[in-house]
Amino acid sequence: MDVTPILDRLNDAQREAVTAPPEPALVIAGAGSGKTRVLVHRAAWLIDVEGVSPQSLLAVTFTNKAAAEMRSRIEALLKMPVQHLWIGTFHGLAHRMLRRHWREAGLPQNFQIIDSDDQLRLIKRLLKNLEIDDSRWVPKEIQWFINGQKDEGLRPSHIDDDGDPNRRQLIAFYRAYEEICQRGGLVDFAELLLRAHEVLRDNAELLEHYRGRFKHLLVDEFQDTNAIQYAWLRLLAGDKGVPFAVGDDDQSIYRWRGARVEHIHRFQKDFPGTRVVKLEQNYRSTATILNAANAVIANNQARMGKNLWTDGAVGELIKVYSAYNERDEADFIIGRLRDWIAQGNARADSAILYRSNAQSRVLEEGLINARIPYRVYGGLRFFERAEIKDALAYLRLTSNRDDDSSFERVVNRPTRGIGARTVDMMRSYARANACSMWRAAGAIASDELNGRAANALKAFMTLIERMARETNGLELHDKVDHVIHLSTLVAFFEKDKGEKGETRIENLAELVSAAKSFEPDPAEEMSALDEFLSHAALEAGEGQADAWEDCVQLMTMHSAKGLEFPLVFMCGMEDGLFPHQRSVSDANGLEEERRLCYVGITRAMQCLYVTYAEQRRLHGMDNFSQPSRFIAEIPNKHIEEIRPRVQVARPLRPTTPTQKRTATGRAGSEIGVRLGQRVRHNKFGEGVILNAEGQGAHARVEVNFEVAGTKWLVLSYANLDLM
DNA sequence: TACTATTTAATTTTT
DNA sequence: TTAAATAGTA
Repeated sequence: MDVTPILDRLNDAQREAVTAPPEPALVIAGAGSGKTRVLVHRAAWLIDVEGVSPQSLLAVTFTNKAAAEMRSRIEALLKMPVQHLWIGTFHGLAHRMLRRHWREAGLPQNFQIIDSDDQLRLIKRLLKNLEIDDSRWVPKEIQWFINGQKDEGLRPSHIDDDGDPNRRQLIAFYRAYEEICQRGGLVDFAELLLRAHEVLRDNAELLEHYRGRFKHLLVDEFQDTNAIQYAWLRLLAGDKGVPFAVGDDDQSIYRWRGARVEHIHRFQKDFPGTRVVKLEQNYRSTATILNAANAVIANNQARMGKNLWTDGAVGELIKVYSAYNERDEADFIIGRLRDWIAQGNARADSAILYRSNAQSRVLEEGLINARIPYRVYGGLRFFERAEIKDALAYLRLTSNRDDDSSFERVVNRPTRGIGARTVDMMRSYARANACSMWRAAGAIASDELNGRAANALKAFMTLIERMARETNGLELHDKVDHVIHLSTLVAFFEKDKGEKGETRIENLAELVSAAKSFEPDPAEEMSALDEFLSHAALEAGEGQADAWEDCVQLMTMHSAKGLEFPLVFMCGMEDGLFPHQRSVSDANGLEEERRLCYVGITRAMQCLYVTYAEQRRLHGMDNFSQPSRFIAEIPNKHIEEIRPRVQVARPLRPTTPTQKRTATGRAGSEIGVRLGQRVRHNKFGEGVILNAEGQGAHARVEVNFEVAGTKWLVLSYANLDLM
């Protein structure tokens, strides 16, 4: 067997991992060290060289994108499509199992998946229903609690209230929520994992079947697994399965949603004799960038320990810019982007990274002014749009009348005279009789309600029945089209003024074409419609349609994980913003922020800019802030301070460790005001800086105001806005 | 029921 | 500041 194509161009560590004997293995793969590569080559190695059947391989990722990439790369390597190879997200694979074993899982065959938005609505409704003082209970917190418990694998009966009435109430909410879901055949994201775990745990035959089938378990981003995902893996592996986990403890940034890096340590205990391979050679960044990243992450205590290196170039120094305020920061970044583009580089090769989404605003304004195309990551995705979810809710009702989540969503949308009163009556009937809203509606419409409301409700029910009847037997996309037509949603959105309504109608049309191009899996037992609906929930689709214009990429550091760009700006590098105020109080939180910083730095391939603002408007208030402590953790020798042409030391800065560095030539405390800089003053209006002098509290600038003429102002009192 | 005023809170996000 | 949720009004 010629193994050249599979082992070719792998370094020693990668090769060791790929060709490891069939025993548990843990690959600690640093940023840019070829993590996906190892995973893909391992799969190809097993299939092509070890003669393992693709059937007995299971590959798990966290995102659909990663799963799709892995499949296509494996197929490219093997030069053939791999059927019967299970590659998917934890949720996708769990869903697959539950569809196959819905009976054992205690679910109706046509169960539906609800997303977090549906889940939140359901909880809000539950609160209203239980007639509980909702000022004391924030739906989001209840959602957080429920998901947190599920992530840990806990059912209400497993949880102890510790004598805490608060907690007892939360558990009661959890229990009530579960009842509604069970009645409506609704499964939330965490429930997919939990049930998939339970169905294996409680069915010896099933477990045996899957253990027999999946010999090799390949796991991507292992540091991001939560308790239930890990438990599921362990269960599947048994003591004969061969888990092959790839991850990076230094890139664990999702603790707050249940991910536990500790699984990396646990893995070695649970699977004695685990082979640990570290991938430390980096193929992405310059030595300067790597050394900076290494130095920052070295400040964390809880680490496996690893040091990235490259045999590539040293590269440019990391540029640190201290901006006067957030607008100056944006201006600076835009200036650099202009240079970058002028040098013939692609805009898409540059990225601006920030800690929180709100920071994108100023940057976007600047980019719009400068006419530089950009794309902001995150935000609403296709299947999450309100109009799409409305249409899907109708479709879901045609499949399952008892889906309360969908029922409540569209019962009065478009408005059809079924108001809050009527809905309340249905709710209490449903609660009293432990039945779905649909059945409650039927019961109420025939006796309790007065004529008008009863008719409206009956009309709604007739509509749904009609949808189901008339679309029966139609092709999926015709079904979708017809249901949208009957729902009169289009007419409803036409009333929306402006472009909004138009976009919504376009999106509904887009939904029909999405259904047209959807290819149901013939192996699945469920109907094409149910499959389409599950797909919509599990893969929310792209955020922006025209993703492929060449544009500057704006995103949070979290969403940048896994990506790389030749030019990277990390902005808003201020204590309080990054590390975020809410994380600095405990060591765990701070370490996670530092890992996030590590992720940010290691996104950069050639050139990295780090910027911060001395003054930033947050929540409508001007705040002074210190440069992020993470900047101080980058050794000086890797940094080049970028200073404005004329410097004026700024007052109002308490002495801090950062400031001490100023004496040794490391700035951080000076702020720049350029001559010729346009500024705005509260009273005097707009003007241009002519002159500057003085240090510290005495720093003054001469400004020629358009209306008020030339004035000398003390910087610390004038509160000038740079423009 | 829809529109408008007022209050409130303000990381990070995939499935 | 601003966006979203709630309360109050036409």
